[in-house]
Amino acid sequence: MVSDFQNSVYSVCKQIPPGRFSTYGRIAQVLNTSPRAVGGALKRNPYAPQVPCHRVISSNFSLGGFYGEMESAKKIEMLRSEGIEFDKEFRVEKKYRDLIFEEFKESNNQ
DNA sequence: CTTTTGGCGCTTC
DNA sequence: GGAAGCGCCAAAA
Repeated sequence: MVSDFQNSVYSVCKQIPPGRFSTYGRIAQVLNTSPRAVGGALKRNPYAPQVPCHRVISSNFSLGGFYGEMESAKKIEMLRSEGIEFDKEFRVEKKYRDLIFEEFKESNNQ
């Protein structure tokens, strides 16, 4: 079962192009909701490749709580193949932090 | 830099 | 209907 709320979250998430990333809080701001609700929706993401939930991280540039440590390494690998590199603290490297995607179109939703 | 605190929208029980 | 728990966050200490 996919709720309308989930679809709206996925709709925003799909706007993130390769090589860019965003945060739960920023998406929550776009949808006028809370970060936890966004995390909850992305966790149950049934459209794995289409909706790039791996490009959504936490606001402090770390990964968030999604999988185990082993699986989170896989996320880092994915994002690295798109051009974003992480450091040993599982955080986005400083020089890539400007690549955060902010240009969301709200006309898609609402 | 770290930890605590309070609040948030949504899903699940 | 109510209550508890999340892939969180910002501010304060």
